[in-house]
Amino acid sequence: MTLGWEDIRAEVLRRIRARDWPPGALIPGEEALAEEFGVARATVNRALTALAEAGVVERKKRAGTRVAELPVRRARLEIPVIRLDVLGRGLGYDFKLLADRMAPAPVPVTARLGLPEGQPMRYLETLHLAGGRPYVLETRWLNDAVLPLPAPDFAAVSANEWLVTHVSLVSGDIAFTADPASLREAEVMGVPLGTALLVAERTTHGTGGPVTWVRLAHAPGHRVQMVF
Amino acid sequence: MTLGWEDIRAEVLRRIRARDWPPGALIPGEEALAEEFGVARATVNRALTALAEAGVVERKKRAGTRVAELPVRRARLEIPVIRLDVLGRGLGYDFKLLADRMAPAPVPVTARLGLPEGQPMRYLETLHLAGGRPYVLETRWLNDAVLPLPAPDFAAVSANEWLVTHVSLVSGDIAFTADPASLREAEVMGVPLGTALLVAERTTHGTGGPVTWVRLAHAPGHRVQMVF
DNA sequence: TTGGCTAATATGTCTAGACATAATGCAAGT
DNA sequence: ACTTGCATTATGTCTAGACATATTAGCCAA
Repeated sequence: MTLGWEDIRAEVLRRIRARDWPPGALIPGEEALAEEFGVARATVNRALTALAEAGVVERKKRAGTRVAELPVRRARLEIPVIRLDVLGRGLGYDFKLLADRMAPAPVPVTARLGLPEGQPMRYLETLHLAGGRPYVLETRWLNDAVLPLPAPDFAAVSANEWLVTHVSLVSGDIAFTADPASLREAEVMGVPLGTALLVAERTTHGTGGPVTWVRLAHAPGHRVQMVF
Repeated sequence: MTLGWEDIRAEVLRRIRARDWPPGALIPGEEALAEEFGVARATVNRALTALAEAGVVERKKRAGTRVAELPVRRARLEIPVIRLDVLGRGLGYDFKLLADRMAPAPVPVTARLGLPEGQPMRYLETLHLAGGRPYVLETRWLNDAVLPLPAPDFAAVSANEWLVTHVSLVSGDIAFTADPASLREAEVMGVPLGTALLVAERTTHGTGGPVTWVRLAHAPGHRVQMVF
């Protein structure tokens, strides 16, 4: 039986877990491991590269591979298109466009996107419904300048979904907070003022520059689930 | 100038973005791309494998490589050790062990961990402080049976930190919710009852079986930040 | 028509060897 | 003492070729 890169990865991981190679320790070089396991160096490389991506080891040229001091655990979040998220829960999906106008963007928004203060942007407010009940209130500032033409009718296609398929996103960040429902949120979503809402705030940048800032206020009880 | 796998990845990505290869389309085989770019097939494979990991394409043997229908965006969360999280914010860290006792675990906990109902587990309640103020209230049920010996004194080392370095975690999940502060939370953290708190709930499994269930209630205003 | 076998094919992985690149540490010169 | 430069060395990447494996399409039989 011949060993594959996943076997090598598993065995190296086992030794790290077993503290044969404790945190901070330098592990043998690829050449040495290749000889020990009777495989080519490229195979060991594949295994160690995977472990490095997982954050278990840190690799530096010339310096070798060492066991990460604090094995930072990484979890992956798959950011869903809201429509599919809702359908995936077995509920009917619908949405209502509550606002669509040009307006000067507030300072926190322009600051995060790296745009000049007071820049006019497109403001969209969308209420996403699951099974006829409010699911997410989406508050979005959109940089019209970077959108490919023709721009769609956001009353017919949700911005959430159109952007994913039509703008090449380069980078972005997402932050979760727990906020009390604002007056507007309470009214639109039909919850008492001050209810604890899970809020996701996203900024995204595309090849053509900053694209959008969006705040998603989720209905009470919403869970954002991730695995690692 | 010779092309590397990152160049190949970038060019393939560009064509997908440019809709040369629209969502759902089959892209040319590795062999064909290798010839076009004048590189070895292994180099194209490296590039396409990376794109598949990023969720941009989907690959199946025999069926070929196709552009993902909805480019699911993935964000990565680095789950921090609370002490380092606090120190990283330039604040002093401390913690208080509020409870440490054996007790039958509640049903939701045993259910998530796959343990028998009413299983006695170790219950730990820890208040983490940042700059002397409550930062996170940690409520933990611990499966004593899978812990390596000697077990430490959790009044001296926080369970949060000790587990990371001493138990080999295999898998787990984490969920975020926004919950109103309970009576206990309000009292311990010094916030009004019902304040919106960002709550992280984690279960972790190790090689020896289920390890722990933990609920982290964060002080108001806490942000969990991720990039993609 | 349906079910299952078979051959074709694209990706997955491996080998052995080579060169590229980046960090390190030592040595030489200021 | 301090800096600069170079040799060393471990990882990063590439090539060319090979075999493994999963999946599909097509064919044949029940």
